[in-house]
Parts: sequence; structure tokens; C-alpha cells
Amino acid sequence: MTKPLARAKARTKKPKSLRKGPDRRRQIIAAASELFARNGFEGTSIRDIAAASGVLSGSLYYHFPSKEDLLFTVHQESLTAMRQEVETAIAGISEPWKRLDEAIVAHCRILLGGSVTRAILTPPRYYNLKGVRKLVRQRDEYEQIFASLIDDLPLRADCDRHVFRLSILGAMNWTVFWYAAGGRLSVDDVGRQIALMVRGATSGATTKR
Amino acid sequence: MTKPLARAKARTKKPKSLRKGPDRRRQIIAAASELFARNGFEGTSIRDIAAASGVLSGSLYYHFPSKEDLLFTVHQESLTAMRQEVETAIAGISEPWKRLDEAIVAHCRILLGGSVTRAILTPPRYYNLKGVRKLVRQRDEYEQIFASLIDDLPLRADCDRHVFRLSILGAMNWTVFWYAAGGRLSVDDVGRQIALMVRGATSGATTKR
Amino acid sequence: MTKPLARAKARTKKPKSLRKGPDRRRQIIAAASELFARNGFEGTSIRDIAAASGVLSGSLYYHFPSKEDLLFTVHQESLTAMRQEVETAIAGISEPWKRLDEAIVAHCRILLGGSVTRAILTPPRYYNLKGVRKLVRQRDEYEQIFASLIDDLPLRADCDRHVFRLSILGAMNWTVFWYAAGGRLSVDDVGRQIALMVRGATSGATTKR
Amino acid sequence: MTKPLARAKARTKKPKSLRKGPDRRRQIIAAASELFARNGFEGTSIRDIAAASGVLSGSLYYHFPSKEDLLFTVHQESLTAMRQEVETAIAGISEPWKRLDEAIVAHCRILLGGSVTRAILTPPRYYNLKGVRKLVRQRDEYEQIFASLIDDLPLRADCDRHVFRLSILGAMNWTVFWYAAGGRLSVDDVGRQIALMVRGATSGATTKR
DNA sequence: CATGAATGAGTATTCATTCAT
DNA sequence: CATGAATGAATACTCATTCAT
Repeated sequence: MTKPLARAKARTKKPKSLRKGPDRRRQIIAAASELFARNGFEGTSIRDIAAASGVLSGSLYYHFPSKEDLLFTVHQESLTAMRQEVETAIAGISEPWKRLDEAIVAHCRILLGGSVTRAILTPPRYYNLKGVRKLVRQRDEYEQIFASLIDDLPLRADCDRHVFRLSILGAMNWTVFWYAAGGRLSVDDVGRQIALMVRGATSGATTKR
Repeated sequence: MTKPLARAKARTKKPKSLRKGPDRRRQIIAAASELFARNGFEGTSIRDIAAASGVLSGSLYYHFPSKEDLLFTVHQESLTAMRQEVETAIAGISEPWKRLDEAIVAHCRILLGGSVTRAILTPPRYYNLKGVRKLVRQRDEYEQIFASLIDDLPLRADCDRHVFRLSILGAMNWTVFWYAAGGRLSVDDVGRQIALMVRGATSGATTKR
Repeated sequence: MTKPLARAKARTKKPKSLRKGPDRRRQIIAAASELFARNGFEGTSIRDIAAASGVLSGSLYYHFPSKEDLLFTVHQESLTAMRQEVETAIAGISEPWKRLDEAIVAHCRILLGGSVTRAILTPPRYYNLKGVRKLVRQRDEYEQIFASLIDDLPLRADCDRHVFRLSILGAMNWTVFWYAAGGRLSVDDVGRQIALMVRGATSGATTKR
Repeated sequence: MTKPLARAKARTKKPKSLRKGPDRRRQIIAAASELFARNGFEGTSIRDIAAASGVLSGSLYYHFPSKEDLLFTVHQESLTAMRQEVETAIAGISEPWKRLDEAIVAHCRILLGGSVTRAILTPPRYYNLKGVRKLVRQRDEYEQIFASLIDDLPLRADCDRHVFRLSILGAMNWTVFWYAAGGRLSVDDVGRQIALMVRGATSGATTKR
């Protein structure tokens, strides 16, 4: 049932130095990000990436030992970008709920806004890769930001903070599957609405539609 | 170079038991559900499904004309099962919030409980199929249950009911990617917690962890 | 490179008696004729034939031990029908050229008119069958009619009667690939024109278009 | 159930000689020509062609995007070659019948002589391809040569030039199914005989065999 | 560093054939 | 006699990966 993808043998050559083209490497990562985001990992071929990088498929293997490895890199870089965005967003704020609000908006913004990251965090369970663990670890690390934001929240005693966090992440990440740019809502609107729901949509004046 | 087409080898072992009729169809659907859920559509090969159904790959085509068609069937059946579960759960209840609570619990229960349905509702956007439209229509129809439950809710005027619904669905469907049976939480616990979050986790006595 | 199609093992059961359904057998042959003619041997599946005979695929094997064998039967019957048509057509005629004329018209008529035979005589060389030899033998036997008609013709000494015969057959059989029913020309027109060409299209009044 | 994808086995034997560049493309076209001619399009597998080109099946797809496309190429090249042969043959001649004679001989010569072209012109009607139209167009274009040669001929008023042309083509193309190299007749003999028949085999001194 | 060509296991699907009922 | 279900080899095509140049 498992698909080991037992590739990527020799992992010898990789020039840590930036002799001439770290550009090329960046181009490849950018292209791969874009394509993985749009078509998924399995739906993107090495040739697609190569073509989008202005290179032939064989050449990719100079830069990355395997497709899987390229995914790890893209994933990592994406998460780093998200972390930065989120941390910047909550930097000056101290009120716990407000901090969560801003983190949510930031997460949605980069998720839906830039192709770099979109959808990369989606179910790594689907990727039948040897290295899913690694992906999961990378992602869990990022999600700790939210864990600690939630820790600071005054919540009902019967509220499971673990589930609370994962539900928020679910609500946010799911947007990738339904949000259509150019529609009625801006990317930030989406984030605001999720933040609203999380706070409890009842409070305040109410309407029954 | 030769294509001998040598058939009819040994026909020894076959357990006489699971050889009936419409059972086979069910077995296949069950196996496919499980595998699509675990590995995604593209990540599941016809051979995988066949093997899991105790059948050879060619035999599947007696029961289903294509892999895509099998997906449609699995998807449809799953949604029908979910609809029933959810409708049963809210049957005798009239208080709007309570109805939503129970719908959420029911949705999570069947999503996480039986392999038949699990995770089928996930992002059809990724499936590179001609018939995605069909899948999406099937799913949208099911989601209308939630749309109407939410319509009955007294919500703040600035709360977008559309996003509200999709966020709840996101939170619920995302559980598929993190929930591990046998852990601290029961399937119903998960549902209750999501219902709690949706109501506004602040209300009531609070703790800061 | 060869595709032996090593099927048709046991050739045991076949009820020479007409217990109940020689009809069924006829139905199958008729359906097969029609389909082989329209779609070619490789382009026709046993299931197609079964469906067209109002039977399930497994049942065919009661009547014919293999698809190949069915082809032999169809081929044989078609040739027999053609022979009859041609022999009838030349029956009362004695003038050699006239006899050939009529044979040509008859051959074309049945070839293009009834689906039973059409195209069956076409290149058995294409069929990668063990039994092509058999087909060829059947066909050669039929073609002897033309050989003897040509023997009776007064031809130029430098005319190779062998090539002459095969060229006529080529011209006639090729019609299958271009003749469209319902067009300007009737089936008999086609035969007449070929007969005309064979006689030497120059003789008589001439035009240069 | 596992899909090990174990690659990179032994890479021992490879004759260093036929490893160049555009040669490979030619080799493939040659092999495909030969095989399509012998076994038909449907009767030839991509693996057959690959094997005959000294290559593995996957490698073909580097050179041609599909089997159908390979057929188009082979077909096109063959027709181009035939056109050249025929046009060269009739170049210096002005007498209309003589021009047709030479065209016929040339057509047969290349049809039966080189494997490149042989039989490719046969009934595309059978090919179950999307692009049959394309093939037919290619072929019709070639056949115009004969149409115009025939236009220049003084023929009986009741002779249909359309059927006349198709019958000649039928007689010529049919040779592919019966001509055996190395027999009594040379390739050119066959062409001469067909030309003779077309002129009217009666004319001149006659014998009755 | 990059290319172009090849590799070969993998994919979904088809289909003649078998056979217990 | 017929059916329904299964078989398994075959088919066209894809794609991550390798490697000599």
C-alpha cells in the first residue's frame, strides 16, 4: 500500500558555495512553489518545474537530489515566510485575543495572497513520501506560534486548547479550497471573519437572517 | 518481441467464501473509500484498490467503468450516509444553536468513525478530473444542510454567514488530518469541542492556562 | 514481433446437432459479420458481438471456441455467399469477356451491398493470427473463379494473367475503402466501371476532359 | 501492494555505436514504417517499434508524443517520398498514356521496394483515430497527381474518371498484399503489368491460354 | 553547469478467455 | 445453454531519475 519512492540515492554533490547561480536555485524554488501550490505535489512533474525555470529536466538534479527534496525546501521556505509574516503582525500587540486576531489575518493573507506558500501546508498525509515526518515536523514547529497564542487566552475550563488550535488552523487552511480571489471578499476579510467566529459570533447585536 | 498471451495458469487458491455477488461491489467501495481517504485519489492506484478488495485489477472494471467513476460512487455514498446521520441527529431538536451542535457532532462522528466516508470531502480542487464539477455539486448539496442551520442562527450583523459555514466545515473536515483514534479524545469529544468553539469559547467561566 | 494469440485450447464441445438453437449460432455469425466488416477484426470485441447477438460474452464460447474461429466461420460463409452470387451471375453467359464483366459486377455488388461480407476479404495479412493460412486458403479458392474466367480470355501474349487477376481483385476490393453508399454512383455502376477499365478504357469514342 | 520503484539496475551492454542523435529518430521511423506495413497500426505495439529500434518503449516518447503522431510522421514522409519518385519518373515525358505508365511503375516500385513506405496508404478507414482526417487529407493530396494524369487522357465518354483513378490505385496498392519479393516478377514487372491492364489488355496480338 | 537522450517501473484501461452456478 | 464474475497479460503513455557529452 505504501509507495516508498525509493529514489534519491547518492546525495553527494551540492555546492554550499554560491559560485555563480544561487539565482538558478531560487528560480527553481519559486517555480516549484507556484506549481506545487497550483497542482499539488503529485500533479506537478519535474519537467513542469524545469520548464518553468527555463532549464531542462536533467539540470534540476544538479540543484536538488530529488523531487521530494525540492518539496522539503519549498515547504521549509514557505513556513519561514509565514512565520515572519505572522510574527511581524503580532509584534507590538499585547492583548491576547487581539494577538490571535492578527495572527489569523496574517496567516490567511499569506496563504491566499502569495503563490509561494498556498496549500503547501495541506495534508501532508496525502503525500506518500518517506519523508512526510520531516514535513510534519516542519509544520508543527510553525504551528507552535498558534499554540502559544492560545495558551495566553482566557478560555472556558472545558475548552480543549489542542482541539481549539487545530480547529482554527482547519478553518484557516481550508480557505485554500474555497477562496476565489476577485470575489466579494478580500483576503483580509476572510481572516477577520475567521477571527470573529473564533471569538464567538453571537456576542454583540444579533440578526436572524 | 513476442506477445504470447499465455493464460490459464494455476487457478488453485481461492477461499470460496467471499465469492458472492453484490458483496464484491461493496467490498470494492469500502476499499476504495479507505484508500482514497488515506492516500488521496491520485495516490491510490487501481491495483491498490483491487488488492485491498481481494481481486485482480482487471476485475474492478467489471464493477466500475473507471477509477473516476468509482470515486463518484464512493463520494456519493459517503455523502448520502453523512446526510442521513446528520439529519437523524437534528431530527427532534428545535433550538437553532443546539441543532448546529448536533449536526457538527454527527458530521465529525461519521467522518472520523467509519472508513467509508472519511475524508472524501476533501479538496476536489486537486483532483485533475473531468468530472470535478459533479463532485463539487454533490458536496455542495450536502453542505446546504449546514447553510440552512446557520440561517436560523441569530448572529452578529457583521458576521458573514457564508464564511461562517465554510469555516465550520474547514474545522470539521480538517480533523481528518490530525485526529488519531484511540487517543485522549473520543470522536464525539472532537465534535463537541468544535461546537463549543463555534459558539464562542470565551463565554462562561474562563481559565488562562 | 509475432502475436500468436495462443488461445483456443480445448476444442472439444460443439454440438453438430441442431437441438434447439441454430438460430443463436446464426445470430452470432450475422452480428460478427456486420461488426468485423464495419470495424475490422481487431476493432471488434467479443463483447460487442455478444451484445449485438443479445447474449453475454461468456455464452459465445458455447458456440465458438474462440474469436479467431468465429472469424473463420464468418469468412467462410461470406465467401460461399459471394461464390453463389458470382456463379449465378455468369450462369447463362458464354462470351468470355461478358462473363468476366458480370462476375465483376456481382463481386462488387455483394461486397458493397450487404454487410455480411464487406471487407472480409481484405488483407488477411494484417490479422496476426495463427490461422491466417486457413483464411488465405479459403480466399484463394474463391479467387479461382476469376482465374478460370481470365483463362478463357484472349489476352496479349505479354500480359501476365496472374497479375491481371490480382489487379482486378485489387481494384474491386479497394472499393470497400472509398465507396460511399448514397452517392452519385450505384453499387452496380462501380462494377460496370471496373469492368470497363479492364476491357481497356480507350476503345470506342474518346474524350479528353 | 508496495511500489518500490527500484531503478538504476545494470547498465552494462550498449553497443556504443548507434547512440547518436537524429539517427535515432530515423531508426524509429524506419522501424515503425516496416511494422505498420506488416502488421497494421493497431497490430503494432509501441513496444514492438521500440524493440525494433533498439530502444525501450518509454524512450520513444522522447521523440514522438504519441503512437498516432508517429503514424502521421511515417505517413507523411512516405507520401513525400512517393510523390518525389513519381514526379521524377514523369518529368521529361509528355505523351499522356506514357506519363501514366511511368507513374504507375514508380508508385509500385517505391511501394514494394522500400520498407519505408510500403502499405502505409492502406485503408485509414479502419484506423480508429481522431486524426484520420489528417491522414486522409495527406493521402488525397498525393492522389491528385494521378487525378491530373488521368485528366489528360483521352477516355471513352462513358468512363468515370473518378472510378478509373481509384481502380488504378486499388490495383496498385493491393499489390502490397500479394507481392512477394524474390519471386518470378520484379517490382517493375508488376508496375508494367498494371499499366498494361489499364491501357486495355486486349489490344494487340492475343492468345487464349 | 547544462543538455539531450535514454531508462524502466509505474499508471489506467481493455479484452479474450474461463468456469462455477 | 446462459450468466456473471473473475482472470491476467497486453496496451499506450508518464515520469523521476541517470549520465555521457
